[in-house]
Amino acid sequence: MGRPAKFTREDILAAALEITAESGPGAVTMAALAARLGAPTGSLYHRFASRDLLLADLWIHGVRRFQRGFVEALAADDALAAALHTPRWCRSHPARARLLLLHRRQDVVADWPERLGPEAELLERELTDALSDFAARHPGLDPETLAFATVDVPYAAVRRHLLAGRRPPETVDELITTTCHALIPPSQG
Amino acid sequence: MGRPAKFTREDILAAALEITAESGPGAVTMAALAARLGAPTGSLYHRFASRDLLLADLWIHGVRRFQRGFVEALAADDALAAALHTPRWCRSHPARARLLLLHRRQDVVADWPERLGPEAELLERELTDALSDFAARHPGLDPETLAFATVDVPYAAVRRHLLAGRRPPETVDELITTTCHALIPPSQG
DNA sequence: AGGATTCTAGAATCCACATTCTAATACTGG
DNA sequence: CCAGTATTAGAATGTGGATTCTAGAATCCT
Repeated sequence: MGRPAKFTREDILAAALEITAESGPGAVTMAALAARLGAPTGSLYHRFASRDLLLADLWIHGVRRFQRGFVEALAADDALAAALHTPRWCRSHPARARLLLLHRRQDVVADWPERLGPEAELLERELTDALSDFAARHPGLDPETLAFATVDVPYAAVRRHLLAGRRPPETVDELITTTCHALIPPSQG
Repeated sequence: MGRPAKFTREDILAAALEITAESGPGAVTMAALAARLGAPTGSLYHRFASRDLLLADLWIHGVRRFQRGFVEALAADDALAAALHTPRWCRSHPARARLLLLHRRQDVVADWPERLGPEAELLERELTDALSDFAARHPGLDPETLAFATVDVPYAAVRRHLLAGRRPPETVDELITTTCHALIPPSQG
């Protein structure tokens, strides 16, 4: 059934991720992408209807992978593990981490494709649900504090290292742990 | 001497800041800026040699103002005040805060003008010096921990609110305070 | 082999923006 | 009033980059 493909969706997304890691998502022009793959631009459009759709796909894949471990840790009632998931994931997936944590969605995907709206909402709800479920199980715990301790603080701890292109050192885990313990009384987390 | 100016540098920078606050720095096109001011694009170029120079100016002004209070607090040996400077400044300068905290310099100014290189370095050194001087005065305090507590954590605390276009609520001050105390033993801060 | 189908190729088109250019204006000092 | 100058005015130019279009190639099925 048809000529064999030289460039799969995965190839293209992988190349886009590489370029992003090196020079930021703004550098992912269709021409640059084609050049890196040795492909004509036409082939890119054969797989992805538009640049936005391509980058949106890349974004969603990343969020899905990143979020899974976080949500599981919270479901297992381990807030500290959830908080430490961020630095650990940054170490195991440096390129993806740079994409997700150093840029806002809107800065990567100019306008989010309608088609993927529900997908994005689903992921977002998955996250907020995990947080509010956890909070519901721990009556003394303010949801805002929980989000701060498990999401915002780890993000902050890791950010300056990602910016510098470094892998976050082990010391950030200690900083996060100390902060978590201070914010979430052990009886609750 | 010469025709009176209708559009000063300050007018232009103010308009740029407005547009940024509403739609992000990417929306600050020379055309959009001209439209908002009711000016011809020629007048913009009469004041600023290029778009990058204009945005770089906006950025530097913002950093200078923001950083002053922070550095002063550290010089006064008050790490908590330094940490709380961020949420407070976000409340008093919401538009500027959005510009500085929601975007990286490189995302605002495509390539930083040579002319302003020294200026930027000066500001950066001012910040790192303030931090290392403080750390030097408190032998038990790890510089990395200090930066985390006074820079990264406040940034993280404020970020989700800036993203939502809200003014950071007072509760973030409490979160920051708790975290600071946990990270910096009171004997040192 | 012939037709259908799925891709590769890459040139051509289009558009948004930064930047430049040429005139026209409104002041000042003499 | 005239020359000089800083500035407004806005049209014209140029470029980077997304998208589209037209061909040509490689495979499968019958």
